[in-house]
Amino acid sequence: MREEDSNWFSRWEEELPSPEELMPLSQTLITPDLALAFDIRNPNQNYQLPPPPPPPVAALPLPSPAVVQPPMPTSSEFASDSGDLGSGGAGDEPARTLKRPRLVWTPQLHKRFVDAVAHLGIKNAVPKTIMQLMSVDGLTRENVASHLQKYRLYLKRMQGLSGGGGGDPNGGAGTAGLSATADPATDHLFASSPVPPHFLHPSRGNSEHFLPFVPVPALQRQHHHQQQQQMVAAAVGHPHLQSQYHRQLGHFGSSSNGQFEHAFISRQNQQPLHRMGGTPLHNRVPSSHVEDLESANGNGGRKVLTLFPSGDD
DNA sequence: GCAAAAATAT
DNA sequence: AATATTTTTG
Repeated sequence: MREEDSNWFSRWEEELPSPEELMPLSQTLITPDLALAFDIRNPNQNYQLPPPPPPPVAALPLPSPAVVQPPMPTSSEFASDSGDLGSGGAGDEPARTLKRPRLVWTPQLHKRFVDAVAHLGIKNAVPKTIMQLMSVDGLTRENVASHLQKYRLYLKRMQGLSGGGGGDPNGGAGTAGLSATADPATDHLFASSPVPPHFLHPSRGNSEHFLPFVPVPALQRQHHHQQQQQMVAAAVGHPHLQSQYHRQLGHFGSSSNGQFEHAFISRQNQQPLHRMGGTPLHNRVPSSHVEDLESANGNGGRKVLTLFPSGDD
């Protein structure tokens, strides 16, 4: 491997979550309604997809804060279309025919995506695998596939204007800011996440070799104690979505204490139960740093993504 | 009406 | 699974 490789590899090592850090792997993507619709149990019983497959992939212990969209189909009184429910009103029937709301790829989610791809290597970086590695519940293979498509396009473009056969185009494809790679108008999302060098120059067949080990898959909360779900209004600034999300947040966070009583599903260790010897499971939640649910709102702050402070990156 | 993002179809 | 096309959203 080249120096660049080892270099970025080192970075990865640093970025590796310490046992205490990698606890918050729980990503919550689907809304309780959806969960119900899909007949998904509580995290306690945590079980949904009986994985028969042989995917040797385990949940990637990304240090990123648990954070995902609160996609909301159409709940409660928001029934604008689907002219039924004339009787009973807010009949939030656990319709299995529920179509998923639009998934929004937040920088955090994308980061996770990139990390997953990076660790998988171009070879294994296929939608299915990526999806499994990300282990973001609610995330579908199609979601990943679609995003992967765009991501590949993005990479291609990068290669194109990075100097073709160039050696080292740009050490870091820009870090959450502006980079020399392309104008900021390129892709807001993609530009926010560091692109592993390997992607830009897969010159030699050396695109596999990372983490020989896939550490602890993460743990679930210790108890049913009232824990605040870490949710984020990622849809800030989106007139349309905002309303939906707002009502959702309002719905969930309606509790006086501001805590969500709904237990979100987590597909953390839904993987084939591989007995991991005496793997010591850290059952202590780090220090659930809660992010603000509101970032920019109401006022003229149509600034999008004032997203939670990404501890990493 | 256009552009970007995500979904969906092939 | 990859790519093309369509739909949705900003």
